[in-house]
Amino acid sequence: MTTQAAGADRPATIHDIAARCGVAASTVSRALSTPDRVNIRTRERIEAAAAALNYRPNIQAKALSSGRTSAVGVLVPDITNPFYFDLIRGTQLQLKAAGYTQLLVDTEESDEVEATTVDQLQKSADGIIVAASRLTDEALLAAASTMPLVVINRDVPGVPAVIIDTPSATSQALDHLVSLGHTRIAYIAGPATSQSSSRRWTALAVAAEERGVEVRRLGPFAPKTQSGAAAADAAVHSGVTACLAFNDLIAIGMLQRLRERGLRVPEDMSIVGCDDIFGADFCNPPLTTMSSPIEQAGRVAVSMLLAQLNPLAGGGTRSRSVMPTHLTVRGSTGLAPKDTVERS
Amino acid sequence: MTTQAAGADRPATIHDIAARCGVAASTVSRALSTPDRVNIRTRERIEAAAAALNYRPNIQAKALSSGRTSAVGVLVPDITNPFYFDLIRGTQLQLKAAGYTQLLVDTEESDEVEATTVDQLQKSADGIIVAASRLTDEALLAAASTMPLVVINRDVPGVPAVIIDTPSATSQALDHLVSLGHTRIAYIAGPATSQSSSRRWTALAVAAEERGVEVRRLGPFAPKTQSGAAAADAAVHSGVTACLAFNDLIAIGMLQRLRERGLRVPEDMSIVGCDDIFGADFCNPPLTTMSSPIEQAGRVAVSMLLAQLNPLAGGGTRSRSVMPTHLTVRGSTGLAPKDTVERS
DNA sequence: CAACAAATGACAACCGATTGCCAATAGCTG
DNA sequence: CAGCTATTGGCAATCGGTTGTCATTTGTTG
Repeated sequence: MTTQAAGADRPATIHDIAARCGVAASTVSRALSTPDRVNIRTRERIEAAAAALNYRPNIQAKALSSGRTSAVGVLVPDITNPFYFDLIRGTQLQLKAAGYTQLLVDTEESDEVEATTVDQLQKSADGIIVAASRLTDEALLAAASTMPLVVINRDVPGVPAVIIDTPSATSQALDHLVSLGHTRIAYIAGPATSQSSSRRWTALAVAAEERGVEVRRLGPFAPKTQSGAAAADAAVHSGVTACLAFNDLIAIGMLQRLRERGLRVPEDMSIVGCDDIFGADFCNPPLTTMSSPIEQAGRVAVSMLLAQLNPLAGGGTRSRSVMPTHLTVRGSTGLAPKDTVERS
Repeated sequence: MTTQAAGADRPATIHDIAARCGVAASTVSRALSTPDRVNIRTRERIEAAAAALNYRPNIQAKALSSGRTSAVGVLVPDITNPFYFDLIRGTQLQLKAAGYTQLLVDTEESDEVEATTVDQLQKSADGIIVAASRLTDEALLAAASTMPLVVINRDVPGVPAVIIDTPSATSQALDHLVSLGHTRIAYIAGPATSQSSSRRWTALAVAAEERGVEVRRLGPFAPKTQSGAAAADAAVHSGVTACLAFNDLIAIGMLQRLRERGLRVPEDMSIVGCDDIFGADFCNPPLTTMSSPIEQAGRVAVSMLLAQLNPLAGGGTRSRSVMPTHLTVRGSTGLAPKDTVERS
């Protein structure tokens, strides 16, 4: 009366469907993946049976036989950095929409973990998105030649990338500070291995030269609020009246430290952050910062990766996408103090 | 001279290793997975060959033949909620340490997405951790009977759970407010479907009764900063002098709104948050809140899940774990105002 | 030294899908 | 209605491991 699988508690396979419809398993496979190659009536029967049996394709088996995993690895240096929240959400949404699973990995700011992960993902993912990579250019190029890969905030010739254009916003920020009368300014650098940080510094140095103001570089500092204390102290000691921080975490940490030291922001010191992360608008004072379309960057990265995965789907494959940024002025920047705070 | 695979660019398989060592593929499999069952010398040869060929087991194939995927799904309602950052990091660290891959899914506060995801993960994960589930008790029980599952912040008899004990901290918070002279207090409720919210309200109502103070419930409100504005307005209108918010996001949103309305915190209104998320310490004023060991909760959840997965590994399987919380007093709470702000 | 148990290695059947190849069938033309 | 082509369906190999079964070898004991 009933076929072997009818009513079985074991999840249904294409074989169960095939048996139920009296066709071969391969026909079921085709009906579900390439519907055009199967008779419409047969297909409908198969689809009905699949629905009746509550059939779910086994992803592992699919991956094994087809070589495609329908998964994409997303590597970020630090999950608890709010910057990556929005990025992750962007990639997750876009990947899900395209039927892919996101494999999220926190590489803990370590190039070794990153390299290992990339290596392991070789066979368990169709492609990789790497944010703020700590790998060398060569390693990235090598990885990109092995499998589809998109980097975020990293500029390596030959590697598809989404770049958030903070250097240009940095110039805006500099203009902002200069217009407020600041002439001695510090750049609070990020990790030594961060290309974003060095790119921004380069842009800043050029812009400072053009405007005839002094910008010195302090750091490197880890991109965490805790590092803000040391950064603040270094800034105060260097006698600058304004700081451009590598990111909002450091900037927020600086705000806290300056407050502890009894210095007022922005009266005694102006602070500019970068990224406009969660918290930048409600810290005290609210942070002037460079806003980036982070979630959008994640979505664009996914699109670029998918373009590599399905080259047929038209659309010239852009290999580099620059996301615009802008300065958001809040309360942490103000007129330069009349007297220098330290060292007259 | 060279075997088929030596120097091949195709990733090495156990068959390549087997050929290289002159043994059967199954021997290689055993040597790598159950080393005790293979001669030590043979094993060493195999291990050497594996290293030489840079062998990486194919996870898909492993999963297909063994039925174990070495992956665990982690479902959270909203990736961009800082509360979950620490949770995710906790699960990620612990899972990685145990050799599992974390499949992170943002269920977008939707019970439907959640149900679908649980269903899909059936075969692509060995177990599931669900934070702040929006599913019904029945649905959760059903899911838990299908596959290993641990819930976080959800109490359903028969479902292993990690509970963050906010109700008890809530009493502490109430005492704190009462000691400051507050007698009219509001509980700013979270989502209607959130069990955490209702559990806390229950505890609060009891404690309020005991202490002879009035606590009214306002809401429900979505757990986002944006909802804080409406919550603040509702609180002001209700004439209370202190609020216990469902979580820090709402509390921070309330701080912002109250400031906009020209009300001072804590002079005119005291605010208590919950979770002590990123940002709670540097908002303005810094938030008095109930601190939870969130990352630890994630780790415990993973441990409980792994205990289900490997029942042999000794250790009685705890099916319920309560994480302690405590009140962290900062600047958002203070003495009750002499005159009521509104409605005399 | 014979006999027996324990340890070990090889074979082959899966796991659940995909896919190349060929056969059967359909519909079409002449 | 025969003969042809264009579709469509089925067989079987394959992906890379795991695992049960069994034969062989090794080592130990009487």
